[in-house]
Amino acid sequence: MKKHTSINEVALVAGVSIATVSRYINTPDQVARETQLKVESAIRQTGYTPNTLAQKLRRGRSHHILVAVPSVGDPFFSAVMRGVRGAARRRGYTVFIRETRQEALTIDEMRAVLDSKQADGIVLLNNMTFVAGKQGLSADPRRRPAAIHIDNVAAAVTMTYFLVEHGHQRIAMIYSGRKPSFLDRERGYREAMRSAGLQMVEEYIIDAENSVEGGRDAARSLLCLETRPTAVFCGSDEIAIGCMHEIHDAGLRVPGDISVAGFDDTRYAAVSNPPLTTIRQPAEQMGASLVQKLCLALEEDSPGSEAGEVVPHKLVIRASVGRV
Amino acid sequence: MKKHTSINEVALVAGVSIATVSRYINTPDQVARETQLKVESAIRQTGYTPNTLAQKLRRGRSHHILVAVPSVGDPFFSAVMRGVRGAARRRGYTVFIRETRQEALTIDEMRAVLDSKQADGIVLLNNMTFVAGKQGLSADPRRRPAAIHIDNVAAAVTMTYFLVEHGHQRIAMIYSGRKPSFLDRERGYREAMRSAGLQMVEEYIIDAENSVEGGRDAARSLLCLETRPTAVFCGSDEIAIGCMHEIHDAGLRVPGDISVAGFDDTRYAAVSNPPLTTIRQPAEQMGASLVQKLCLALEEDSPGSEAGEVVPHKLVIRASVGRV
DNA sequence: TTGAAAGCGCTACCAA
DNA sequence: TTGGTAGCGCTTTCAA
Repeated sequence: MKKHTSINEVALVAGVSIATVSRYINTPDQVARETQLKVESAIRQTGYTPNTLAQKLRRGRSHHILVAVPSVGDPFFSAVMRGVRGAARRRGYTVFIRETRQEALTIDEMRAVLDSKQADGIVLLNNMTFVAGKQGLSADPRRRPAAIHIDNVAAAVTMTYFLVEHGHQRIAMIYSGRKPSFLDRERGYREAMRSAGLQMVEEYIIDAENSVEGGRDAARSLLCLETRPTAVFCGSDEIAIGCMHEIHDAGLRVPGDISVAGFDDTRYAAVSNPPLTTIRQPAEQMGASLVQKLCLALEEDSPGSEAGEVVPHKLVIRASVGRV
Repeated sequence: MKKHTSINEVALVAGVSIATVSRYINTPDQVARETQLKVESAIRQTGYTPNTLAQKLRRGRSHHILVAVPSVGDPFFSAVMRGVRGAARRRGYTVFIRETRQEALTIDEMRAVLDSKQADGIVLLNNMTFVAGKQGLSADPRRRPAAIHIDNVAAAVTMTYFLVEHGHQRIAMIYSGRKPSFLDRERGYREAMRSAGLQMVEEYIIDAENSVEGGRDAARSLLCLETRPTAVFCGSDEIAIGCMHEIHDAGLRVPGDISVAGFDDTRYAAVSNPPLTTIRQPAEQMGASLVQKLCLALEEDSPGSEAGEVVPHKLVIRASVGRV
């Protein structure tokens, strides 16, 4: 086992000072050609890799990003995370994840993470926003608007109209009341229903957990109703998958007996049975953009811009919605 | 914005030396009752949180674990990761992830990660093994046996028999040749077929990518065959889901026309249509156990035990397999 | 039980 | 262009 190989050893071998080695690593242009060669060969000889811990301590930045995600298994977040990870990597940041389940990170937790230098910034996936350093904490991050998002109400309007155009009148909606984006989707649904002159049945509007299980539970209660809806607009593909499963279990067919629409267009939407009609969000791109904004704020030492960026969504028509 | 609050400030406020503050944090018993109180209140007053970077540097350990995972979106790995994360957290380790896609981490990459103190240890999810510190690198980690695994060949034998008992004779197998566990599953399949006296058709045995897409592609080629198999044993649920989708697309029914079996019992197995008959692996527990072994090795500064632990699997019967 | 002080390995300032 | 050196914030001897 080789002994510890620090910058001292490299300096010794190269016959220069440690300052020069450090300079070679960080600002090679400030080192003479000749010296560069010496240091380079010394590094190769010793197999030197800078101790990132020492670098981080000295620089006062961990180059870590904490990303808080409600559920890591969720395919939508999974896609967002791919974008997050890619963008972070590209910028030299390391991502570590905290699965937050139901409740979001508290301000104190965030402050502790930032203070202890565990991370330079935090990405909150539950509402697609971020906190850049300690200044970012001043405003209540729970109330922060999404830093990047689609127009959720417009998307929900589109989907509801799509259902209406297929002759549906009794349209149910399953959403998750804890998340702002879902609230917007519900709002869009209500708006569309109203402007289509359709009756809104409150029993048709269900607040469920955003998961396959949540979808099943909600669908179960929908199926128990005296007059059942002919279509169910689900706030996420996960909910839709659970919903479809419950419908199948009840011996009914999708879309023959009941149409189901999803939201997100996750990787399972295309291979569910039947394939899901849904709204596509550019998840990966959104994750990447989130990190980009965070890093920008980090670099200019500002809390980041206030305005949220709106990205386009798209109605993806597959087979889970049919005519009444 | 408050200024930096370091251990110095706390010491000043408490009227003790920084050594005492440090002792209070790490070994409170070695500090006098009275002093404890003073330090405690000083910490509260200043809102002090130790700089983890400095701690890590001083202690020479990052308390980070790198986990290399072929695909973060994969629901099986997703479940394993939940276990990994939980166990790591419990032991005070932070996990960061590297998505490795097709090719595994090279030894050089690992060495760099370890040398630069980015992580104290590495968990390789592609073959469920780990590397504890630099000593762990001595042996070729690519060839390392799984540190924890089910008996893949026995499980595959079980599933194949299950298919045979349902009257299937033309049984196809889709697996992924890159992964040792899949190789074992294929071996189990062959063994079972042989001992059941069934004919092995090489066109029925397909090496595919371990993904929904891979399953679709493989199924497509299976469906083109002159005499089609009556059952398909898929090496993973992901493959099975892709496979079923392709079968549906071809206008055939599962299990009416073709039976499909999966492997892993991921969260989607129960809600696929039809629900998947599969083999359950205790994924989360396996992830936790992997980390436990790694941490143990890390703490006793050894490369870890050589023997792999075998955990039980279970045949989960749902609706995707029927009688011929 | 406590404090002084020596680093952990690195960066960046100041002089040369 | 280079080297000396003062820390970054902490832990951990060694003495007192």
